[in-house]
Order: sequence, then C-alpha cells, then structure tokens
Amino acid sequence: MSRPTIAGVARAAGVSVASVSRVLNGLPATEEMVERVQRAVDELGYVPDARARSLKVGRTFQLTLAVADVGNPVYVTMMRAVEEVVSAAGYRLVVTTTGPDVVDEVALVRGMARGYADGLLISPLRVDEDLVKSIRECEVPVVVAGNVPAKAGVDTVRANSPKGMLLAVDHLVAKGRRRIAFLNGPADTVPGAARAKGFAEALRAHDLRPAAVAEADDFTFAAGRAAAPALLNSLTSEEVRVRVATSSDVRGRPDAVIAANDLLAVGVMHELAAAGLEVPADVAVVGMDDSELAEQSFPPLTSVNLGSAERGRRAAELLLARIEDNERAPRRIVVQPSLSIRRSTP
Amino acid sequence: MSRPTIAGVARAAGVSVASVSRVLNGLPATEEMVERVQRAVDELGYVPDARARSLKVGRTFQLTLAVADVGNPVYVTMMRAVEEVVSAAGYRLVVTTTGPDVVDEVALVRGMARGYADGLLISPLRVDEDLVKSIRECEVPVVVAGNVPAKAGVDTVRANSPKGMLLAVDHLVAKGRRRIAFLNGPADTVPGAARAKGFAEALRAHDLRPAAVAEADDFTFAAGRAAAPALLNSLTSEEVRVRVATSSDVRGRPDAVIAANDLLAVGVMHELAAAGLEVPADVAVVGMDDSELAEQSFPPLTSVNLGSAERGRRAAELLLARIEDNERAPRRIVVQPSLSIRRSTP
DNA sequence: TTGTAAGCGTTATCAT
DNA sequence: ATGATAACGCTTACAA
Repeated sequence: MSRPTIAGVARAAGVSVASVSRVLNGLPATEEMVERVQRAVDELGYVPDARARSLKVGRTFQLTLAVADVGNPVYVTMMRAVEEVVSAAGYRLVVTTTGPDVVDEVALVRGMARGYADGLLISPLRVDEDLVKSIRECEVPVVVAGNVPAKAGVDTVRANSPKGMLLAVDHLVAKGRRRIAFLNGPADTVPGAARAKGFAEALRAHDLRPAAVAEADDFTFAAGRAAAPALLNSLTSEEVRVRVATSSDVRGRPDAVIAANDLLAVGVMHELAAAGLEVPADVAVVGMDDSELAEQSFPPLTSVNLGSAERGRRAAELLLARIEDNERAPRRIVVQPSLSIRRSTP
Repeated sequence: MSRPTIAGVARAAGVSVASVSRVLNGLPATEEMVERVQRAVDELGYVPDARARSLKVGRTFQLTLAVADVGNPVYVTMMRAVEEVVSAAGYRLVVTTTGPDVVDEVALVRGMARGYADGLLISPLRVDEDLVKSIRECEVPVVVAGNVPAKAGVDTVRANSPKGMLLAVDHLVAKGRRRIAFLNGPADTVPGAARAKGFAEALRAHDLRPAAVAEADDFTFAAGRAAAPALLNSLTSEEVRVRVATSSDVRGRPDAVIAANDLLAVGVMHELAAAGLEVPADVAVVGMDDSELAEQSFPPLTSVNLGSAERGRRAAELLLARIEDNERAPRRIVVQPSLSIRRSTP
C-alpha cells in the first residue's frame, strides 16, 4: 500500500496527470472533469507531495523562525506576532531552536540555504563576521530581529535598549531610588552589550553611579539566581535590620535592581526573598522584555517593553516584502520601548 | 546570479554530476576528484537543494513537533527532551503550533501527510474521530503524546494523571488539609477530562468531598485568574479575618487548591494574593506539569510532575522506531508521575 | 573509479 | 478544455 501519486489518481480517474494537477490547483476545467478527479482523490486519499511541488514551483510556503532558547518567554511573544503576520499571508511558520552559539546560527543559515523554507527569521544572541557572511550568501531571504552592522546590508528590526534603560532608570529615580544595580546577561552577546552600554548612559544622565553590576552566564532564570548574590553581596536580612535601625541611606547598598531580561529579574527576586528582603519596599526590581512572565511573576514585574511583539510583526513584514522583491533596499527598523509598571517597583 | 546546482558544480569542476554527488556524500573517489569537486563547491558557494534530495531519497531528516500553545511552559520541557533524542539520531526538529481546536490539528496532520517531515509528534488537547482517522491515514508516522483510544492503534505516550492527582491529595491530606478545591481547564479536553476524573477518585480514596470545583476556559494564566474567584468565592480577606477570629475550621472554605496545570495554579496564587490570603498558610496550592514556571513562581510551586520530559523522550523514541519499521505493533506507554514539593504547600 | 541516464512527484508548456 | 512531455535538482543503478 504505497502512497498514491498524481499518476495514480490520473489512472484511477481515467484522465491525464496534467488534468489532475489543474483541477487540484483550481484551473479551468469542465464540471465533469472536476467531478471525476475529485472522486479519485477522495477514494485514494491522495495528498500532493509538498517537496515535489515546491521543487517545481520554487516555493515552499513555509517560513522558519529560529530562536536561541525556547524557554525564554520573550520568544513566545515574538512568535505569536510573527505567526499572525505570516499565516495571514498564506505561509506556515515553523520554529527551530539554535543554541546560544554563533556557530549553530551559522550552520542553520547555511543549511537553510536550500532548505524547506522560503525565508528565515533569526534573532541571534551573538553576531560575527561569519554569520553576516552566511546571511548575505544565503539563498533565501533572511531578516534579523536584533542588531547587525549597517554595512552588512541586511534587513533588521531592533529594539532601542538604551532608551528602554533610560525609561527604567527615570522611573526608579522618580520613585526615589538612587542606588541602582544592574544584572546583565553575557556581555559578549548583542543584547548584553547594548544593555550594558544603555545602563551606563542612563545612570550618567542622572548623575548617578552604578551601585553594583554583575553578569550572569546566560539569559536564564538559573543564571540569574546564581549571579544575584554577587550583586546583592552583603545585603542580608541581618544587615537590613541594622540599616532600618540606623539610617535609611546607607551608602553602597542597592535599593533597586535592573535586570537585562525578565528571567534574570525573576531570578533576582527569588534571591531577594531568600535573603529576607522585600520587593519593592527594600529593593525595587525591573526586568526587560515585558514578557508573559512579567505579569505571571509575583509580585508582578515592572518591565521595559522592548516591543517584542512589534519587532516580530515588523520583521515578518520585512521578510514577506523581501520574498516578494529581493532587490529592494535593505531596511533597518528600530522600535521604541515603553515601560510597563507593575508592583515590583514602588 | 542564480543559485548554483549540482550541474553547475560539475561543469565548473569538469566532472560529471554523479561524481559531484558521490564526493558530497562521502562515497569512494580519488584524491584528485575530491579535491576538484571541493574547490568548485567552495567557489560557487554551492549548497544542495534539500527538497530535490529528499524527493529522491524519500527522507527529509526533519521531524515536526506540534504543540497547542507555545506559551505553555510544559511544552518547553517536552521540546527540550524531544530535541535531544531526535538530534542525536541525526534529525532536525521543527516546532509548529496548532490552536486549541481539533480542526487545526486535523488540518496539520492531513497537510503534513506529504510534507517536509519524516514524522510527526503531536500532543492534542482534543481528540475526535476525525483526528484519529487522519492519523491513521497519514503518510508519515505519527505518535501522540497524550491519550487516544487503544483501538485507534497508534503509538502513544501518556501521563497518569489520576495517579498524579492522588499524589497531590495524599500530600495535602498529610499536611492536614481537608477542604481541597480543584481548578480544572476545559473539561472537554483530554487532559481536562482525565484530571477531573482523577481528582474525584483521589478525594474519594480519602473519603473527602471536593471543597469546590471550577473550570477555566483555557489552560492559561489569564483563564486561571478569571476562574479563580468562582473557586474561592466568599474567601475574601474580610472573611478570613472573621474566620481567624472565630474558628480555624469553618466548613466549606478551601484550604488547598489543586490546579490542572502550572499556569492555572499561578493564576490562582495571584488571585489569592489579591484577596489577601497567604500561600501556603491560608491556602496551599499545587500545580501540575512541574514546568519551569513552577520553580520560577513565587512562592515556588509544589507541582505534580507528569513526566513531560520523559514523555517527550519516549515519544521521540517511538517515532524514530516507527520510521525505522512501520510494521511494528503500536505501543502505548504510560509514564508514572511524581510530586515536586516546593513552598506553596506546607 | 567515473560517467550516462533513469527516475522521484510535481507543474507548465506546448500541441491537439 | 485536455493530453503528452519537458523540466525542477538530486541520487543511484548500470555501463564503461
């Protein structure tokens, strides 16, 4: 019982393969022809082979979204937005996961070159020469949700994290916090570098100096927990009691922490709780990404909305546009951030 | 600058296409041949067309995992496990998302029939005749992570939620809780039905009666929050104060809530907090799935581990085995649950 | 060891 | 309107 092909259907219907193909693709045919083909198709349970079809047509009507870590909730926001746009355009979206390394990313882009997708949407954590090169040489259009050098000449949609950082710091300062610490992810990543720079600038804008800065090994909850103590250091409950008993403005103790993403922020909150510190009373916490985790966390997390949904949407649109016309000039879109204030800040 | 094909490489190298193919696939060839082909490949930046290749070979070396909701953290656990198994076997995993409806699921299975994957792993929320039929008729092997009727004759790996429910109830009862409520997801789903039944049985086993039962519209955080009040009902902070002032055993007030998954459980915890109730002091909460969210939530959530990782692993193995031999007898594996005790229970 | 040629299952271009 | 047939880019007998 081998799978039926268009030839089998043609034989069963007593017509030519060309006619079957036409009927299936809604091209003009007589009533009777449609009828006969339809019956044969139903009878045999025939389903066209997508590979053969796309080999001929040159299109798969599939788009691939590659994310670094499926466990990062920021990607679900993005994924939802991308899905909406591409499915409206008649494409199916498939998601594949790369590790945090550039090499995986490069391998993906290279392999996707003649693959099962008409386009590729990537959001790489790390970018190097090789990656840029493989993107440019890729046979299918690639758009990057993230930052690559302008001279690379690829479509990109990126966030404005310095601006986002400023929003966070403005808010904290307005609430009277001055001793602001920063928990970054790996600084050798694109977002890590951008956020480090943004944090420094934002503090400078307020004439403040960082209370502490730490770098987690990864943009994950576990890494956040692991790195938090270094940030909080001597901030134990013991000392808090002392602080409360003596003065409300002991130098050098953070009264606010900004984390480079929501996962890290939640990790910090857990460590704060473990140290007997209250959020936001003792320490305010703000995350970045404004993912679903931000509202699910407790207390709900104030988070910088870096526009993941809009970035996903715009990136998808860029990809569709480039599939349509590969000669158009590369665009570089940057979406503006906003601040979602919740209960982890006063 | 059209994309180079194997013919182009052959021409450039001055050899036949067969030789190019052989070299690329590591078949025996002379030093010199390998050398010439390699050079031409590099020069032209040739990448084989996966569709053409798989059309010929009959395999794509891609496997598809379809999940109902990318926002549900239980799927990331599963996805990680599946990824590990299939990539070790030389397959690439792609993830696609269906909605909560059967029709989407059926469409996916039908469409995948002759698609870009050698196998399909689905975890459907709802199952009906049509879905079972489409699975049986599917041209590529399908394994179901979930429950379908034995007579369907398809490979399945499912959880034992009644047993899991019992674990949860045992634990709560051991901690002295007797007024146990249950927040289910939609009861017309496979997991919803199983958990409702399991909850009833578990309470019966302890000679207890449900303190309250509610049904959320969806297995999501938002639905959990929305449904929680119905469950907690008159359990406002006002009344808690009264309760504390009068008696510690007011009939009919839940002192524990079991939720059908972690997302719902976290939703309940938020509502409890909003009502001024403490977890676990006033109300204990236990979730199901033991997803990453369980440890990220605050307080960390006691959760029934329904073996998502193991289910993913076993399902992936089943799929690989069936791809290997489509005639083997269908297997139905059930994986046993365990309880991950955290701080949301006493 | 290498080359020639026949498909894999479609669609599209021609005749008819 | 329908039918024969040549591609699409690759692998694999089979021949040389």
